[in-house]
Amino acid sequence: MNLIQIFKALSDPNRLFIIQSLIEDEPGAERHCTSFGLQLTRATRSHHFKILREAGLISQVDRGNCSLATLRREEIDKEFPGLLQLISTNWNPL
Amino acid sequence: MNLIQIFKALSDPNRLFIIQSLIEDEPGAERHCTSFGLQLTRATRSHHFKILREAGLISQVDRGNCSLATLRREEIDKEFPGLLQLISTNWNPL
DNA sequence: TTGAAGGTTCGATAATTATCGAACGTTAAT
DNA sequence: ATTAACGTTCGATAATTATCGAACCTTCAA
Repeated sequence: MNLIQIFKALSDPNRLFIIQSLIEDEPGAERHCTSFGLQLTRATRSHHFKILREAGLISQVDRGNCSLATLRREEIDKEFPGLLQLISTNWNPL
Repeated sequence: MNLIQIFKALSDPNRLFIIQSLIEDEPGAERHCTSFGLQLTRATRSHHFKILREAGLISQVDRGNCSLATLRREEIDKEFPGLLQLISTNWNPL
């Protein structure tokens, strides 16, 4: 996890929206990747989740049928305290 | 000032380095734009400072001869508390 | 077992961004 | 006044990134 990669990941409105949504859920919550209501094709959505994964912000479990995303809250808080608080806002980036 | 624009501004190693350097200075300090030791042409350097300016992270005064940059500490802390603390690290992004 | 729905990868394309050199203006020192 | 140093803008180019459709795989339900 490095800050440049994280800032890059969060500098896209769709991805910031995903993370903000996950922050609002209860800790450890698993979300279907389709549940965010993004106006994107499956290919593009998959691309964005991959970037969030590679930045270390989320983890994902594959069920073939669907994919479940979880915010890596503890790891993020440990490595970059204040980050999640910073981006947990009511403002919608989309 | 919006978070997307700020994350975009900070997701470049040169620009993150500039902000980190300014954070380490005493509050209100003015820095010559050449004083950061960036390995870039003047045109490119000017480009990066413009992006930091437009994101609201720095202010600049033009002296024709040279340009002085200042971190907009109070405004940033007011709008996005925790941001500067988050990126004030010893790690060098370059 | 067949089909529907979702996720991923691949290849292509469009849009954005980083970088540079050249030209120009400003300031300061010679 | 002339020169040198710096910043900015412009135009061009290379690199990165966002987006999509198609093909393929997995799971689940009919």
